[in-house]
Amino acid sequence: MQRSADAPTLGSLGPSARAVVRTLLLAGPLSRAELARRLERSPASITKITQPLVADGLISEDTAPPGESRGRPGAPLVLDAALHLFLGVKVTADEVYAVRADASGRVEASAHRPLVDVGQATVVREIIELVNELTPAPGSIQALGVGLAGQMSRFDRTVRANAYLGWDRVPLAEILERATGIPTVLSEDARALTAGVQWSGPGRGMRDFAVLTVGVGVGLGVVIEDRVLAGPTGKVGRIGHTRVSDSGPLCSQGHRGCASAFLTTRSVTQGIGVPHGRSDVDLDAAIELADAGDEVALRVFDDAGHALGVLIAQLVNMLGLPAVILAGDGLGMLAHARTGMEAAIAEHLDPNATAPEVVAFTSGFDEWARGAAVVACQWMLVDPPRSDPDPA
Amino acid sequence: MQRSADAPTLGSLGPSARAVVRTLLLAGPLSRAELARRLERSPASITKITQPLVADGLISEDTAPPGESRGRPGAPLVLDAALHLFLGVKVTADEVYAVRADASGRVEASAHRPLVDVGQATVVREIIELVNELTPAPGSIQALGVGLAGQMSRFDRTVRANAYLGWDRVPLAEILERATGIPTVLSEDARALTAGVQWSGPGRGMRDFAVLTVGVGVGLGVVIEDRVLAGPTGKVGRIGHTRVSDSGPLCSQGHRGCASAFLTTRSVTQGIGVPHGRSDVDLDAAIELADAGDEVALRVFDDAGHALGVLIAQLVNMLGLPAVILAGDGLGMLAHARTGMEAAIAEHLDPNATAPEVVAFTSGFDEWARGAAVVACQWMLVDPPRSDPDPA
DNA sequence: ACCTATTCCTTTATCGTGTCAACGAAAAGA
DNA sequence: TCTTTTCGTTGACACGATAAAGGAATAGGT
Repeated sequence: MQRSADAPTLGSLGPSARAVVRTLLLAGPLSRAELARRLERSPASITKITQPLVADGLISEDTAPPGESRGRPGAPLVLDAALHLFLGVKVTADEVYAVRADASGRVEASAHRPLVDVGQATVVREIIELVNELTPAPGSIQALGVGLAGQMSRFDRTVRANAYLGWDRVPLAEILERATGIPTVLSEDARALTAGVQWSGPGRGMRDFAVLTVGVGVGLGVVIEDRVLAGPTGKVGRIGHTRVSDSGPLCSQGHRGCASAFLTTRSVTQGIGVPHGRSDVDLDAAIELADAGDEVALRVFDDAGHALGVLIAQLVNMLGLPAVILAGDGLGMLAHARTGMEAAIAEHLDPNATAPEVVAFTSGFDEWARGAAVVACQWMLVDPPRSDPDPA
Repeated sequence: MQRSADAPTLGSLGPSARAVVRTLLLAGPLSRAELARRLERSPASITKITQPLVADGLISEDTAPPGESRGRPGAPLVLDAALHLFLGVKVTADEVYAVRADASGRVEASAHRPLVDVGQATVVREIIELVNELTPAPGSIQALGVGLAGQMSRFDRTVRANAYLGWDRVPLAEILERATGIPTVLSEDARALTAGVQWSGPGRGMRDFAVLTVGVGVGLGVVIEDRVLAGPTGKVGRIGHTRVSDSGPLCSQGHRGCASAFLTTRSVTQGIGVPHGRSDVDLDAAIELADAGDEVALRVFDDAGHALGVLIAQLVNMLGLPAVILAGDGLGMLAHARTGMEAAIAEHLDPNATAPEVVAFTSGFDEWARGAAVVACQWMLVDPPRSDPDPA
């Protein structure tokens, strides 16, 4: 275990040390005794594991809070999360978003650039541009995470079946590593968002929940027993075409009554704009109409809420989740959709199931990029690459 | 690691040895080199781990099959599953079913006894009676698994919230251990069934699938990435009251159009019996009517198939499962329900999702008991109790 | 028949990791 | 001050895994 003298990277630590760092990151300051209980190790092991970490300045002893117990108070260990920086990138069909975050998921800086086309050269160039822009000093970034649509595993190296870019089997991680010198990992974007929510978003501390995103499409991420589900090849989350009503408008694929036909931004704006003979209604305008009491807008939002509620109830019925987190840029409608949503939940929930806590998590595209940064951090703490490429 | 000279129990093995046994059990005969690759260990480790197992007669070298590779052929190792016997018990409101199975899940013997009441004394007595009946010799059974409804974890010791028996917080495992001398574990019954399907049923070799049961109720088990999902407290699988239609009959809880109202045995028999003015229609009679071309029966079965198809499509949309296994005593209707089911799947499946393989697994209550036996075996191979109680 | 490449399996020395048992340290309460 | 309780450290020790090296068994080429 060769470790550089002053600033060891998280990925270069041994498995036990990584487990300690992970636990400290997720559960805040903990005494060694508490760590021993959580990790099911003996106190002696924890001392041995933490000693070099403390010596290297990676973790330090907090000042003990006024203890409430009887015996000798524990010395809480804190991880200096700000020492470890990660970049997260989210690639959509027309824009690239990037953030710099520390190990605790706190965003320090962000940037984004439009994509003029979706060719490999263009996308790679813009990502590299953003990486350079957000890198404070060479070698200061421990890993780069890229989130984009497709059938990628948790820590993947290759873009697979991305419909928006029309890419398949593109070894993007390797390309970016060569260009930037930063270890790079890819992940399916909804999964990355879910990871971000779980580690340092509203899902923090919850063992079981779902993330339901509303915007251009309808997305889903599921966390059960602290694990983000992926399914065979990242196929979890195709929830958009779930039938939520026997009637209603058609979705873009010609289905009647499916969730997308009620929930996507496009469905909502057209559902309101068309009866009014207007084609300039965007989501904000639609919300304004509803604020002003427009009957059409109120009805469309109510229907959207209903669809959302049905999806939530189905999720909870099937998986028994105690909480559902709503996210996405289409969430602005929630104020007008909440009533319909709650009615639909009550109507469709199994009478033996307990009602889930529904949390609205208003967030922009940065949140998707932040999720990718969290995935990069998880990569280092769970399954780090064998040897770090030398960025010198 | 004290090991009895001739017949070591699976639970007394070390973690690595258990991992080897697990892999051999699930993936058939494997050479040491193949084991090393699957378990991500070095070949040297595998040799050290398997040596005592071979010496003890627990596993043995198979005669090498005609190899297709170039180098020295591997010596396939086989586990003598018949050496390790487990009992599985399934408790319903009016009957107790039990089987004796070996480590590979093969059923050697089975028995069942009616319950005159659901008091603790009665249930415990009948279970012990069945255990004695199925135990060939004292000490020959390595563990006992009990499956019953309730909110139990994977390997639980206490019955929690069992509605059928009206039990809560009953330390059944301890009671049975004291009486029988056999290490005992409890599990929620649908989860046990799913485990049985996964290890030695039609789900064998599949990493991701769902088990949908039809009978008195509608049940669900989900396996993702080789793990059986449980949710917070065994709450996965409350799928019965999922709305599958805006119209249709009421279910027992007064919901309109929910899955139970189309799928449970009671719903089907009444749906056919009432229009005919008959109260003696059971499931077999209903199937006979449909065989004879009775319009009502055909329609009811078609509706049931439709409901089943909607549930399957929703499952696949949400979790991306490539296969769904149908089980339960209500499955006899499938011949007449298949058309409706397939139509509903096609209609409700997300157009981007691949159609799941739907497998019918005709089975009786023994299958539930067998699942409990498999859970007992898993218990020994995954998380064995500290020290075996001495049955002498 | 012989050699080589390949794959498999085992042995030895060694190392990392974890535990046990014992002990010292720091608090609260009697 | 003494006891109790909990926390943290130390050293001896066991276990499990590995790397390195070499023997064993096969296919294929010369």
